[in-house]
Amino acid sequence: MRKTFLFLDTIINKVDAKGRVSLPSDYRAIVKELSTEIVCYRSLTSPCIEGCTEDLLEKLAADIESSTDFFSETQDDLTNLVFGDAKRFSFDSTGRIMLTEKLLKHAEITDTAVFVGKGRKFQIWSLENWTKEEQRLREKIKNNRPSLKAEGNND
Amino acid sequence: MRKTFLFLDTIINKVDAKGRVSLPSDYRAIVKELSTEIVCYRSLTSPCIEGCTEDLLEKLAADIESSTDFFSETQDDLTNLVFGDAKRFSFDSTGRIMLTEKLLKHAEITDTAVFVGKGRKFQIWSLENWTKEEQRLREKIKNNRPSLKAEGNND
DNA sequence: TGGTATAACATGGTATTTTATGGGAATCAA
DNA sequence: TTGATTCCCATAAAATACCATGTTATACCA
Repeated sequence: MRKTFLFLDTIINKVDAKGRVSLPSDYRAIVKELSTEIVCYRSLTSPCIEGCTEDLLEKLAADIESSTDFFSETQDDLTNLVFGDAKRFSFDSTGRIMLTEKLLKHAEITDTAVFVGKGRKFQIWSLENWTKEEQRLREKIKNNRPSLKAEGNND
Repeated sequence: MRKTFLFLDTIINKVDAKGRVSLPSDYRAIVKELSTEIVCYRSLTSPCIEGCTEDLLEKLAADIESSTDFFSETQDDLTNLVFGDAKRFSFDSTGRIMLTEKLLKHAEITDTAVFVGKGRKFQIWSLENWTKEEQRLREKIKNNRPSLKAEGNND
């Protein structure tokens, strides 16, 4: 039994005329391992699609039920938006999912999808938008290096 | 039953035409012991590849989850940079991993890889860049000897 | 201590498997 | 029927496992 389930790496796959895309094999492995499904929804903050395992959404739902103060009212509203928008995606025998028009349009994806790992979640970008976003992030880091607890101290 | 483990030493191995390199056997031993995997990503600050165990990243993911909330902007940026760039590497029966073009290019590695232990992490440099870097570090120490709380003694 | 046998390792090459992706047939719904 | 979705097959490319060899390090013995 594996202990770690992280969506990692950045993978570029093609979207064909029918709207089909290969889900990266690493991602597929996670879904199989957890015997769950992939869920996607429009990102609330960026022009991209966001995805995670259905497991995670269940956990989120459970958290909301059990605690009142952990999630602010705003976050509760956001959560509603996500649940309302989220759709389950299963992949066929060759590992492809079929994204909806709504999602593709929101992410401005036409023929190329960039899968970006985010640990428990992942994102799907158009090539153009991701290029810009990555640049923005690296600039930001240059000016203000974040301290990651688990990473310890170098230098 | 966590045995202590540290990535140590400096080891020079060849990179073949396919990008394959032998992971130092000491490193392999650690991976086996913890039954985890190696994860590599581009260093944010230096022209080198950085690596650690997937365990460590998993811990980081947990930290990020607990310290910020589901929709936080800081979490968003951080996770994109860290997990989006990191890639899992497993080694074959002869102990080799296959580094990607992206990583090799960032570290300016062509045919020789220098593994440098950093405790919980390690780095992979090109021979030229590591020579320079080591010199720089030793110069820096000479001019401004750091005070180590643990009372370290360098000859 | 010196010398040899043995094991571990790095590394080149090759074979096998996995994966991405295009196209078409079958299925289903409006 | 028509348009869309699912399923299946084919193929090329990429990743991975496997085998072989020379070299280095380690263990062993006189």
